[in-house]
Amino acid sequence: MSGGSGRANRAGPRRSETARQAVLEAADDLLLERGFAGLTVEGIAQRSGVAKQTIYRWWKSKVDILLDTLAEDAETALAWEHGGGDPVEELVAQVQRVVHFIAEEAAGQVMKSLLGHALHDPVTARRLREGFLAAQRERDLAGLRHVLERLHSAPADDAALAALLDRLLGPVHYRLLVLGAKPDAAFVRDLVNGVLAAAVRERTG
Amino acid sequence: MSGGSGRANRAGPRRSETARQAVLEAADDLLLERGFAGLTVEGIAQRSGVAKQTIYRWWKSKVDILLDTLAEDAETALAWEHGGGDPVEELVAQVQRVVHFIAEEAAGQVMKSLLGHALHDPVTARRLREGFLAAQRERDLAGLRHVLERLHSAPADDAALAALLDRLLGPVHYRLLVLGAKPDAAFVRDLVNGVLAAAVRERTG
Amino acid sequence: MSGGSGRANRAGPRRSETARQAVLEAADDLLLERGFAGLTVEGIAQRSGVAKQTIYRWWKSKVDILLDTLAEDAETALAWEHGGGDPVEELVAQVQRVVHFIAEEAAGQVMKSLLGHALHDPVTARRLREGFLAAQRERDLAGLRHVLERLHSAPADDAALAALLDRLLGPVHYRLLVLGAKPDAAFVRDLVNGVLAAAVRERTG
Amino acid sequence: MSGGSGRANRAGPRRSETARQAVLEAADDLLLERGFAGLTVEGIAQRSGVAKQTIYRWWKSKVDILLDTLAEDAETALAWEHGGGDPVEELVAQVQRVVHFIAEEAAGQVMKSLLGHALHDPVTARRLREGFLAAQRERDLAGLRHVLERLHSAPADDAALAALLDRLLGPVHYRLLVLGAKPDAAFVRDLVNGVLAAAVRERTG
DNA sequence: CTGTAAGCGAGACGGTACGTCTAGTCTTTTA
DNA sequence: TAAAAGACTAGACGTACCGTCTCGCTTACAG
Repeated sequence: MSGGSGRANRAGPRRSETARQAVLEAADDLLLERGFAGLTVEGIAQRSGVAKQTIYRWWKSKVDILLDTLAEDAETALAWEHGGGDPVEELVAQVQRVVHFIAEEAAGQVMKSLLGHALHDPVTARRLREGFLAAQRERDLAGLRHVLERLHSAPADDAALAALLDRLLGPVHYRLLVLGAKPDAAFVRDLVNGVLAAAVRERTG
Repeated sequence: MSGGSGRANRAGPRRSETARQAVLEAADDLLLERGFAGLTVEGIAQRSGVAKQTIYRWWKSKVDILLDTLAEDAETALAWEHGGGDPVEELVAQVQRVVHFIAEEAAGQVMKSLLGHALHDPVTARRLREGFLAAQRERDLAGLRHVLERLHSAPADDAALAALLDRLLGPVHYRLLVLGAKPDAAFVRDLVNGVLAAAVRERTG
Repeated sequence: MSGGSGRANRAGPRRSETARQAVLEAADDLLLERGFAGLTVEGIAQRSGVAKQTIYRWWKSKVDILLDTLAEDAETALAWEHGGGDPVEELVAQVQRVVHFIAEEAAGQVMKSLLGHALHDPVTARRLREGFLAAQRERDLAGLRHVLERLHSAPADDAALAALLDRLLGPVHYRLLVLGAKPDAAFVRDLVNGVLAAAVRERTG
Repeated sequence: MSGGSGRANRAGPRRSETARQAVLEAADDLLLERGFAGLTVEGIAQRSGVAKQTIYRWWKSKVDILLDTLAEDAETALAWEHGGGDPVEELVAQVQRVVHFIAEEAAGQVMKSLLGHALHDPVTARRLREGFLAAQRERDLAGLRHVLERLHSAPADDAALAALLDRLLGPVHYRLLVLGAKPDAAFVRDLVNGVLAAAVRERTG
């Protein structure tokens, strides 16, 4: 029992963390340099100095690699910050953070590529949604509930909370992903105010 | 105009409409059968009986073909219907129409594929947005303005109108395209009511 | 007749003779430079400037290519020359020609490689034997019969003629292919004289 | 010398005879099952349960392994048997033994594979000839001399004896290895009689 | 009877070539 | 002269083995 699960304690070399990192970084770089179509396993192998066979040993496809880089990079970038100040300002800041993440950050480009591929391939869609997106949605729901509680406006049921979240995140995603335009600060501020006002009114009568 | 510019009146056979239709249909079929990755120019040529060279003569890529099928199929599917009844119901119906189009119709699948590819490729993004999406946005803005006027709530400036449109369409697109879930009727109804209430209040209050 | 067989008269480009020649020459060169194991389809493609896909369109494997180069190069190298002089000398010359072909000529190296591969792979063995080797054996049997007829010693049945041929060619092939030594002129002369003497004696005595 | 050089008396375990046997047997089996190309070090390792590293510690390549199996199996299979009876019959029996060995026995398949590889690779050729083939040739020359002495026809010099041996073995090897046909009993009998007659005549007449 | 110097099974690693696929371009014949 | 047929170069795909390496375990001689 002392050894643990047995399989993990087998003899022989372990997975090379160096190679793993090199692959993730090469994939990230190549995605930004050449775009999704120009991102190839061949290219990742060359850039990273990791053999193709090794890449295929640990990842099924280039999309699988991108899912890993996203998991590695995006968790913290979209974390809520509850500073104890004005809850409304906190909410504005969080939505702004989402806009900035998608529009400007490297990991945002990874997410956009994965969202795009999810629209092509149901398997990718499932993996992305059950992995990163589900986790992020949990964080978002919890964050939003915390804000609303401080405003004494938390809705009773989860569905209403989720609907509120979608009214906040939907418009900015729509602009960013469909219309291809970055929402400006005023758009975000008005959006948050409008949604919160409606939420408060619905709760209070 | 009937005389043509010379190039149209040149010798030899004109572009084969038969071939054009065959290509568009084959592309549509293959997209539904095999998905975006399984859609190849090679496959379209085989299925349609049109030679590859002929396809490349008239279209730059498979994406170019899909843009054509979308232009052909989607224009009417998303048209606003102003029946003269309750403007709010009209708006609900229009948003429902968008949901149904994206989630259920074949042309909606084409649009999803193109939106997905637009997230990978800036050129596609530009062509899609300057073409189909810009035209549809015009129709949507006009339709929304018409509804709001009947409610005496039309905003003064275009930016506010556009923001309102995004608050209506954003959440359903977010659910459909990002979360991969089809919004139900209650979600749409609540959304429209909420957004309209806010709009009315901002105008009047 | 004017229509032809239909398939032959189809539209489109024909097989590129340039590419075919380039492949055969590259294969020949690389076999001599790098040996059989170092001969790769990849390498032939690079050296010849012909795309891999084109090579695989016309040949199944590198062995298939070598069979083609052998057919192209070896037919004449092993042809019998009946000059009308001394039949015994003619026979000696022919056996010497075989020795020289295998030991010195480029096409001989191709044949050695194919014989080697035939010992590994029954399919290659069958193709080599039913193709080049069967044709060459026909030529050899006819040549030998012609020589023996001039010596009034042609055996009655084909089996005896074939046995005689094997007694002439067997020892030199054994030395060349198994022992890896080139038989010298004396060995060949003594061999031919010995075999012919036995043949004459069997017929006359 | 008896004390050993120190290296032999070092600490640690000795070479595992179990592993050695398992490798040789696995190689033999796989050669027969899958042919030379299908024989891989990877496969031998799996089949034998011996780690690849251990194989490479003791053998340079799969060919090296086959050379070992040949040495182990073939020495006795081609031994001459001098029973004291008719020397001619003895010679016929020995040639028949060679035919049977190459055409039917497992070790004969190993030898054919090695001969085939020797035609591809000079290093293999050298090792095969300086090892197994040289030893066997010694045995063959001695055996043949013994037979001829009993017939009072032993040639004076080694070259003539070697030439005689090649005239006996050459034709059957030619049929077996080049033409891919097994010589029948009559062919062998006639061959031996013919060659011996010539030898006797050359010595006496 | 303990340390230490292997041998061993397991398997990850960087490579090379495989044979297949599709992209786009180019060439030939038919209508 | 457009369209079909399809050969061509180019290059990525995912797989199979190569030969090398590292790991943790197990001998078995040496001090």
